[in-house]
Amino acid sequence: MDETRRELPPPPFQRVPERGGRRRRDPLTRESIVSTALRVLDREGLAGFSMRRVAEELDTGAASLYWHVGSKDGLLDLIMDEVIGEQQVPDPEPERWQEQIKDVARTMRSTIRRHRDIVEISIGRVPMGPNALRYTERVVAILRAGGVPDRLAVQSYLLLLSVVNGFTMDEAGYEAETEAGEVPPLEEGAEMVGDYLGSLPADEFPHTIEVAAHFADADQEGRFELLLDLFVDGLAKRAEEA
Amino acid sequence: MDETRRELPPPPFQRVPERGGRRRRDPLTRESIVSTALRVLDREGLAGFSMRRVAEELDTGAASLYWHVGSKDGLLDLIMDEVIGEQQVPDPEPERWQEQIKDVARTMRSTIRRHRDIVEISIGRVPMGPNALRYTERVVAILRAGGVPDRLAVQSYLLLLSVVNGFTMDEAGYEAETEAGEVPPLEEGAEMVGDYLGSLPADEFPHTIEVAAHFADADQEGRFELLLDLFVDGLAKRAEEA
DNA sequence: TTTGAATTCCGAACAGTGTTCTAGCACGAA
DNA sequence: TTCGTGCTAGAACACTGTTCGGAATTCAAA
Repeated sequence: MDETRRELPPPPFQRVPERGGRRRRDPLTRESIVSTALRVLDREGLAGFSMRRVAEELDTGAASLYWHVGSKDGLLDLIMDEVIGEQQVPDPEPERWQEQIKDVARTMRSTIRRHRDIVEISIGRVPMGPNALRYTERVVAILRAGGVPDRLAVQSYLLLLSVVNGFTMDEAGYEAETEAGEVPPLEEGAEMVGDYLGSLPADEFPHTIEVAAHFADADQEGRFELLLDLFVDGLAKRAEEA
Repeated sequence: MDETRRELPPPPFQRVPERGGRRRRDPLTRESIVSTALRVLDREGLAGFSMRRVAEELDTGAASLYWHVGSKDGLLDLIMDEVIGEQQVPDPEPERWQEQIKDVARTMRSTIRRHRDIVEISIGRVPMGPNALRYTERVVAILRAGGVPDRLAVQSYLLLLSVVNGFTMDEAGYEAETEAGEVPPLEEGAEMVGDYLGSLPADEFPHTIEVAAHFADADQEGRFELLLDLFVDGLAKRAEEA
């Protein structure tokens, strides 16, 4: 596991091909592997994602990938950074920092949702690739521009990552309930949940039954915005106090 | 995958042994399988967790487990519910509801940390086992007793689950950086992270460098309490307004 | 008591996995 | 030409989740 992560000499990061080799018309590169791997992951899901499957897509054998990415785990690290790199973080506008932070979170959520199963991959990983670093830099810039003290800025940045990740993770869970091909997401499953909760024995679950209807209409959007409000409002208040 | 979940007639949940069978001196039961499986999981981690490994621990073959738990996925569902069942939720004391909710979250965090890799397992799963239902009932009871309106109670309950899960997930990540046997957790890894961030090129990462020290002393405890404060304060405010 | 069905157990096999080993190819430099 | 380095891959290893079919055990009815 995870030899790549250890091998990477910190900043340069890329293994530059130097002199010749048994070339193919379309030689393998780290980049081409990562981007096809991400494509495979999005199409087949994490369960269907294997080194052989990725290799097949590149018309080669699984063994060839190992020279470039070290291990499956290393490849997943790279995929992670690639996905982080998709997110654009705006330049700081100090008087709008609260809305900007919310936008950062919204972008993060939609990016995660665009790449199914990416949340699973992010789990044991501390993202430290070049894109992750740039991302950190720009988000911290917004917080500091808004007057959030350094320590609180770091704490809340880390918190924001966890919290949005956690939210989207659960969301992905509800959606995964319906199998791959089907589309009718979220609503139907949630309704069944509500019905089920409503049918519980009344003596043991009085509260659950009374609020079952609210479990039924799982207003994810509203819940996410509630989270952002709680987070940013509280943060702004604490930033002022300091 | 996941036949068990579909097969389970909702409430009864348990497959009761009825008439005879090829018994062993210590017959397999769903309970015994789940509890040894949880033990194996805690000891070996999710990567080392396999049906064969669990079966071995029970002096049997992997195939035998399938009659009781349907699939590996089904077994993981059961493990999930078992872990939820470990958590005690106090009876509502309306005037202390905010502190009670924080305690619920703290208990949740420590339970997750006691069972390594449980967070990974929770990911695509909507917990609906008997213990999960009881848990929901009692937490919702506290919120309603505190005067939180029904809809907001449900939203914030779901949010609380996601958010604590997410927080602990990241935490687990940092700890997993150091390999199984070693103990020196958290602090050392975080220090290296801080050093690394401090050594970045100054022109591209001005903010990151200036706050690198705060990344270094990863005050998880403080960050978790910050999260709880943000969450409960904001919730209380919104509950009052309504 | 014998029979028959229901239930529980499990060895063997299948298709698939991540990874390593090894041999080989192709090119630039000596 | 020869050499070494960078790169490509086939084959094999140990492992995975799961299914199959049969064997063992028990209880209810005959």
